[in-house]
Amino acid sequence: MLKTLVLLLGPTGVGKTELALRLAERYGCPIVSCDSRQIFREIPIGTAAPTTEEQQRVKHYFIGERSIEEEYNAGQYERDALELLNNLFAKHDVVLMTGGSMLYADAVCKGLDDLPSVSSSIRADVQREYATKGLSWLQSEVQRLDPAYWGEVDRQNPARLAHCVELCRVTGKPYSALRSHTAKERTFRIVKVGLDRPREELYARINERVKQMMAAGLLEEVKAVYPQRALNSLQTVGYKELFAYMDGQYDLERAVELIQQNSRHYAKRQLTWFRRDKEIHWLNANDDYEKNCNSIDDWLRADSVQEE
RNA sequence: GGUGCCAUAGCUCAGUUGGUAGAGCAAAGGACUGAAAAUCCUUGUGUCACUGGUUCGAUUCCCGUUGGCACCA
Repeated sequence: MLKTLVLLLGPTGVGKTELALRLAERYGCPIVSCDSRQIFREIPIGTAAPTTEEQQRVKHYFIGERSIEEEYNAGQYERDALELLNNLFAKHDVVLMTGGSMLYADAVCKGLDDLPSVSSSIRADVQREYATKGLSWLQSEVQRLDPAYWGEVDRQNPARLAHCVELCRVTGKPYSALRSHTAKERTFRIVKVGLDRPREELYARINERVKQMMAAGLLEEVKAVYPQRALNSLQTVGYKELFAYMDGQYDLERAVELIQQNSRHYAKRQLTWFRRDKEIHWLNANDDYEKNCNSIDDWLRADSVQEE
């Protein structure tokens, strides 16, 4: 039988965790997390990671498995997830994956191109030159090293330009030549399910959840990792704002407002990404559970007929 | 009760020496291949509180009404 990955996507705060638990229990399968921040064990509160109780209900993977000190990224996740899925499909016909990290989900579904890793010294060199010479330096470097990429890149975006320069330096080739723009084949089929709800409601839930995180001790969690604040894993909503509060940039009330706002912005970006993906079947979080289960069952059947 | 000030975008406000208006924030839309909870791009029509007057023309000046704030009783 063809193995199936059910991928439950949706913006932060929409209610993925609870629905995923019920679906996993229904299918008798574990949950594979697709979340670039819940994978770190030091920051469970601010990332709304599944609780110990929830993890006792259903076996979870990629929750709290890494330290914030470890380098982790979408390419590593693709390799880890494919290996795990290969093992899980030996025992399960259906496996549930859930999370909101768009690029991580795409890495699993379509694959990323095989790029070399960038050493921290090269990254630091590029950052230092950018810091002293500014955006125009990055722009002229990309023009010089990779004219093709210059023609398509977002030229105001230092992160993209810097990444291109890094890879050109590592490989000695234009970054764009390393990009294939073709999706990789997978040995399992993928049924994408998106969970959404009215915007106003989503934002109200996000705002409320931030308050709950504060009540649950988010500030203490942030204080504990303050010394490591420069790590990429801590460039995260909830942490960067409270670091700034600790530095005296604004008061606690303002920090909480900013966490709420940045979470809303994040949710909006997720929705923009998901909207473009026409493979996603959408569910309304307000519909009752039985109805949503029936919809998913229909999609599982329809997609399997299509495959044959 | 009296006097003064204020009423413009979801919010805070600017402005039009009378020719129907613009910033910041919020918000919305978009991009996205190893930092992705990251990093970027685009978007400002609103009975200028309401009624009447002056005027070719009023959001702008004047009368009144309503609401808010301050001071005096």
